Amino acid sequence: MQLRMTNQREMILRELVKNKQHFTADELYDIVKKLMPRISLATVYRNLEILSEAGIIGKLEISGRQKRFDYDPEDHDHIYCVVCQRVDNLNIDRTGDEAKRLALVEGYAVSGYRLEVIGICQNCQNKEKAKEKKQ
Amino acid sequence: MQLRMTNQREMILRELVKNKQHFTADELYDIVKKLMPRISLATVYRNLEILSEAGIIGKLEISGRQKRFDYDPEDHDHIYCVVCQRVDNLNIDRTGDEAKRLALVEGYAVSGYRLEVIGICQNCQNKEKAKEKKQ
DNA sequence: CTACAATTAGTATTGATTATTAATAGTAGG
DNA sequence: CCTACTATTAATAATCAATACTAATTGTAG
Ligand SMILES: [Mn+2]
Ligand SMILES: [Mn+2]
Ligand SMILES: [Zn+2]
Ligand SMILES: [Zn+2]
Repeated sequence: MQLRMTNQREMILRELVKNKQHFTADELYDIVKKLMPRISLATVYRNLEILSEAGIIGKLEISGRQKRFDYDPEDHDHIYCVVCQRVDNLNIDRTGDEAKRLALVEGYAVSGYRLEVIGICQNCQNKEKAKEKKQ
Repeated sequence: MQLRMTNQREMILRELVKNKQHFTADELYDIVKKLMPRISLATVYRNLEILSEAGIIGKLEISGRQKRFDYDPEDHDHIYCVVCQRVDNLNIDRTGDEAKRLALVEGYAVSGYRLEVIGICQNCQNKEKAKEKKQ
């Protein structure tokens, strides 16, 4: 019942980990397709799902966006750019969770939380500044 | 250029505020349809979008879920039930934002954040307990 | 009134994701 | 090496929330 490491699965995992980015399924599909031209997009979706289910990678379901997959399966938070959709890790300590404590007041059994910080990345800030100068 | 309050728009807003819940567009459509049988689902979607754009209601884009709309447009956080999808408000102070401070380290210009606490609501906990007893 | 702009109902389309299916490949025994 | 079985795949169809389109209707300002 353990997962078999097929060529496709291995390739998908390797490229995700190697690039250390938070890819969407189709971004990763484009990368893997170059190395394995006959691979199907559905295979990428299926294996990303399986790998995240197995705890080998992480899945980021960012509000109102395409799903992204994370080379790091450990719990951590993210910041994302509203301009270019780039996603980066945040290293915020997750031990003293005020959120969890407060939630208990509502009668919920809390299992976790997700923190998404929203902003504009350095790159996009620079581009915007360059544009302003032109005007 | 200000927004016209059409019958449909007014009805959608009234029912959202009256029920004080975090409805999806189609949940609200079902409610409004009873009072206004000829209304179109697209009209509900369109007006919810317009109303949230105007800052009259809030929009909740919860990770990997259908969008929900909030009778309260003020910034606040939410907890949601993984079993029944119910969404409730959290009243966590949003003034001392460690998240924003840390994010600056990464070079981002931070505009806000979203905190989603995940758990099981009282109701669903009770149902699960009842089930366990039966076995 | 008249002309123009905004809105609507109804429907089609989009886009991400999941499901289906027939073909292929890996595996464990004999 | 065979055989039977299971997992996986490529390709494609289906799903589903959300948005776009379009012709008809309604509100508004002169
Ligand atoms: Mn990450
Ligand atoms: Mn709320
Ligand atoms: Zn950016
Ligand atoms: Zn519940």
